[in-house]
Amino acid sequence: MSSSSQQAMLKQGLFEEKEMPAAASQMGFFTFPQNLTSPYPPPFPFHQPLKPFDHALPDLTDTLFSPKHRVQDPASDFGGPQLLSLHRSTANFWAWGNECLGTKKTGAEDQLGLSALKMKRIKARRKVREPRFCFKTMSDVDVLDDGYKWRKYGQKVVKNTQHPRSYYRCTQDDCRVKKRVERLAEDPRMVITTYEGRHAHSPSRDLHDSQHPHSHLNNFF
DNA sequence: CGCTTTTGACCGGCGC
DNA sequence: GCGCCGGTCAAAAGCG
Repeated sequence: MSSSSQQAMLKQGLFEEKEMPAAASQMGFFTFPQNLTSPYPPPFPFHQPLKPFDHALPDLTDTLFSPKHRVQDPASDFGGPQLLSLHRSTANFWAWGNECLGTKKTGAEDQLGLSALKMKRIKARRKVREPRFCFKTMSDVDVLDDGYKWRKYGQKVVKNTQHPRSYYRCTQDDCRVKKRVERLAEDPRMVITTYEGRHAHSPSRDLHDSQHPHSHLNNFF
């Protein structure tokens, strides 16, 4: 990626983490550039006031644009109300490919107990990776109000960090969007939010009283 | 009572 | 092959 498109990406303030199984734990970062309550039209309908970030923060540009992170070129894929193009195609499967997604049936499966079969399905599910992207904000609250309802399903202390990482799932039936929330080790004032997948429904909370006229786009996440 | 959160256990991927 | 580590499960506890 050229440096000019990197600059454009920084201005845009968005990036998509494409399929990177090997680098899954090394997420890039996105930083809100302004002190705004609602810095962007949807898909960022946050309602908590966002403070300006400290410019003495560590430079994460290298993390974001390292060769490991194939960042989408904003010049070609951004713009207009679409904001970001996320593809839900076979490209979202991990390198194992479709054949590992449970289509193969063996005789051994019949010998497995019910719980074993359940686990098998769970494992098959784990092979699927939805599009992901993350960003960071300065916020007192960990979970930013994005209009959707989330249920916490796990919390983990990540190595070399003093703050735990929380795992959330969308409460909507048949919606498997997940998000992770953690605080930046270098600056606990910063909240890193990572979304995985896309909502196939509208936000559960009515956003009409907000200042966002593009609520029809809120189903981005 | 139903939904959410907590938390220890478990699993798979990955590096050595 | 083994151990570490991140992600998820699921039972129990909490809460309105």
